[in-house]
Amino acid sequence: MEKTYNPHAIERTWYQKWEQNGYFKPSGSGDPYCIMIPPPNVTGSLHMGHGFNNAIMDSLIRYHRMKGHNTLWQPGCDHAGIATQMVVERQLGAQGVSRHDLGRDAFIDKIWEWKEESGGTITNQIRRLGSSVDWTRERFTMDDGLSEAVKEAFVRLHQDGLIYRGKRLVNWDPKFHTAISDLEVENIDEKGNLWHFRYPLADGETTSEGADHIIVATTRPETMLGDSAVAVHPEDERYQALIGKFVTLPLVNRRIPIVADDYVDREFGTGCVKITPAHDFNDYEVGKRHNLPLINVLDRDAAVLAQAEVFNIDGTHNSELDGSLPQNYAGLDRFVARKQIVAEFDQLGLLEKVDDHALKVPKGDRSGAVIEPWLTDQWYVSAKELAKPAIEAVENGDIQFVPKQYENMYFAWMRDIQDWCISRQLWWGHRIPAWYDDAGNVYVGRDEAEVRRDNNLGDDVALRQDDDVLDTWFSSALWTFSTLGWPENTDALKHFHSTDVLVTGFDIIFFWVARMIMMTLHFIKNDDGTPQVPFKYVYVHGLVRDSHGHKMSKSKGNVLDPLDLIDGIDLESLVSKRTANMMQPQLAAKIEKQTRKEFPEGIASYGTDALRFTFCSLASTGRDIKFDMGRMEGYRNFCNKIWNAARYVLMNTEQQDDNGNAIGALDCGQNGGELELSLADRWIISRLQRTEQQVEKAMAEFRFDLASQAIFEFVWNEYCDWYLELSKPVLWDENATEAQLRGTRRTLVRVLEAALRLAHPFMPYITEEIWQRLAPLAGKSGDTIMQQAFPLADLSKIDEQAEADIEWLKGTIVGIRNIRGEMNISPAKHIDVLFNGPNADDQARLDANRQFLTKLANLSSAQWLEGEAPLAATQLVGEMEVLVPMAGLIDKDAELARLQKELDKLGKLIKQVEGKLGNSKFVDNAPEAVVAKERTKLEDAKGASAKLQEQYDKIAAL
RNA sequence: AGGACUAUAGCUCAGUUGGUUAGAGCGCUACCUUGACAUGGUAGAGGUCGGCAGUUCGAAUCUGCCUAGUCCUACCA
Repeated sequence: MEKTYNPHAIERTWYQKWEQNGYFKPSGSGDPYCIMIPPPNVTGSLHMGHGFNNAIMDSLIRYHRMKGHNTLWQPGCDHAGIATQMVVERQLGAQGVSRHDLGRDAFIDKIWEWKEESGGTITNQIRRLGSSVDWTRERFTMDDGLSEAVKEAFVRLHQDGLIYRGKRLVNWDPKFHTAISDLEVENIDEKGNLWHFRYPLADGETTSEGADHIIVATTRPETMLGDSAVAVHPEDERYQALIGKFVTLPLVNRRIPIVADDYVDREFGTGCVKITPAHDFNDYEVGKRHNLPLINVLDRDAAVLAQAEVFNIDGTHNSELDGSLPQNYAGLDRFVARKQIVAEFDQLGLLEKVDDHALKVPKGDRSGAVIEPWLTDQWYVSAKELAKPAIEAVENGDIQFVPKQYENMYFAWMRDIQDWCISRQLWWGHRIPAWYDDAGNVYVGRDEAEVRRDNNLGDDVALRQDDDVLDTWFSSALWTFSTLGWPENTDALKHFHSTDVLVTGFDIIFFWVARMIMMTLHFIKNDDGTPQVPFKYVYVHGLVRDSHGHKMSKSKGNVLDPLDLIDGIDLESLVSKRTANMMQPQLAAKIEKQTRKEFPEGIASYGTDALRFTFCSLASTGRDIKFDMGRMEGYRNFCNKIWNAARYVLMNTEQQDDNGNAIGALDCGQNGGELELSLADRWIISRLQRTEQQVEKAMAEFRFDLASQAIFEFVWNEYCDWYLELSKPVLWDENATEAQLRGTRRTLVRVLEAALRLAHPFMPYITEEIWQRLAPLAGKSGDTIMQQAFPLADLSKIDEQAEADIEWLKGTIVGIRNIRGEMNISPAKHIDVLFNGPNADDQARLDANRQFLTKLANLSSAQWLEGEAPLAATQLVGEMEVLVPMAGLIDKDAELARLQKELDKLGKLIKQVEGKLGNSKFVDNAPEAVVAKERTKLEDAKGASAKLQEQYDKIAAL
């Protein structure tokens, strides 16, 4: 083995071997365990969120695979409607071509081309992470099977009355010319104005104060063209007399009523609100209550129409009301029209005042365009009914969120769920399976032939398919079962559904998780007809942020690419990567400076295992993770530690030629033979069992941080720091018996082999690499560590006595090292140490462990004190004194200072415990065991203090 | 406006049902190339657990209020 761990050298080949040998496929035996990958955008590329997400899922999958489950990790990609269409449109745009130039079919062909070209990027990147997904089952939300599932789901929901079409207000994106759902709208804080307009009262009415007008306030002046009423609060005394009267809408000269509605806040503004049902969601609701007409004044680009479209509140055309609009606004963009309208009000003396006003502006999460509430025909899923069982499934624990607090978020949203607008005016996506005839009738079916058959439509009837496509999330909502072959009742569906756990970020709980739950409960039933949940657990992880806690974003220039952390990247490449293709090129200089400061040497190559282990160690529940390069460096070092521990073990258990190549195994007890286990052997075996217990518990609780920490501590602090050192006195003892050597070699090999299996789900590559060499020595056979059994704690191997003995030994050695360190005695110097104490156990332990002690504390002798104690530096281990004679070694003042430090510490402790025990309330109320513990603590501390004081006095008297 | 979460060593984080002398890694100090490892070893320094009250014999841990930060939902035209 190389002297230093080099992730590149070992990570290169394993993945390919694993994949080619089919190790990622379900084994076909054992209980099913299934995870569906959250499908990344097909044209996307890997980011830290994927890295984190995959580290967790692969840990779970590998863990369960090793535990003998029939594991399926289902991969696939999402077609990501808007996002993908945008990318391709932008590419075409660069060549001066629009999608309309190409036409629908040609444009879709272009997208497929782009998908073929770039679709492999993300999947290959996922391979680099070591994710053991079953690529033979890879699916795409637009492939034939999933498209069938989408059609089937749509048709059935329509049959069940849960999908309907209607003319309603939707969130309209005037840039992309499509409707989007509520969830795709982001409300951004902005500074705006509140314009106060005078609306003249009609019919010579006056207010109670004698004014001939009332004042309305608005943030959106341009919509006044579509006002169909003014509302006041029903109990507002100021306007009682005016309710039912009319105002004349300026500019338009439309006569509109004053209505009373308790939506109005009397305290805000003047207490009068203009009502524009066709351009505001709240006004739309008011309109419904008062049967107001909907007056649409904007076109699809959000420019003003020449003539308003007037509808009744039920969406039918209203031919009574005159939709004439002032012609000087026709064709003006909404924001241009706004300025002009304000100016015209001002000219007419109708602008009361303009206030500054903070408001939330709705913007499309993809386009960034200001969203316009707009009246269109769209398809909806009625969500209320679907939500009911989805709420119950979480309430009754069929689905559990980890951490649990996300259930509240889920409930809050589900209990107030709005119908889901699923139609999109895009080209890339699943086309809505609905057809129209010339008379405007709508037919829903799986295809045109079915529609004709079911509705007795002859060939003479022209049918036209709906141009719209479905929201991407509609197909994602079917992901857990469509990927398993639904609507066919496949074996895979029967076996792997419900899946076990969904691993995802909180940001898509509503977009995806909630909708999956609703759809799955509706469509997938057990044999007895009861609904199946899509997954039993939802593990919700936090966002990966930069080391300062900031969200990673291109515009901030703080994005880390997981592959750069794995492979490393030089500074210049990193800088150019971070400043390339910027939306705001003016930020480039700042980003460059910041990058050069943070990574003056670029980024070193840390390897996949270190990256994954870092993610796991940071994955405590319920918080975002700040990605800390320091932690990752520490875990890269941990890999190196494992690497070198393995080198040591192999060196001592293999016969090697001069180049360090194995030429045969030493006797590690794999073929039987007499064995003698040392204290250290029994101890490390015992500690291994406890570590296995900890990992088991942590995995059951999704505590990847605790699992990885337990492994880290065992391997580094126990196996490497102590056990390997304790093995040396045995292995290098010329008098050691074959049985002793065999026992220690066997323990070295077997404990490490088990630790590798324990760590494999978290660091797959290095564990496989080492395991291949170690396994034969440990008496294990098999092609890959992936398919070995996960280590299970054997409680009979827990050895309390050995643990206590080693604690004593460690305490003694640390005590001597402490004296060395504080007294500046060279570590190279062999010293004589004496032991003294009343306890026969101590003496027995000394005799039994003299060999260990001498080696690890670098002693020339270790003797039990006989006769008078010489002047010595002293450490206490329990009741035993460890004496390092001072002659020629110890500085008097230094030793006094050292003792004083100890005495101070003990004094503080004694005072504290005495206080406790002096409090009768404590003694009377606390459990007996707690009191007894305190008493022992006090006695021990007092005893120790007295001994040290005695020692202090003795030295001070010199 | 409602709700959630977070606040522990200079930094990144653990701390299980209240009872520890409050821990780890990085960083820092001193010493050390001893036959796995300087991506290392040994020994240290460093915290009144955001603040204030309360419950309790006992609070980092439970309750309330406050402060700071992050986020979600809904929004007043």
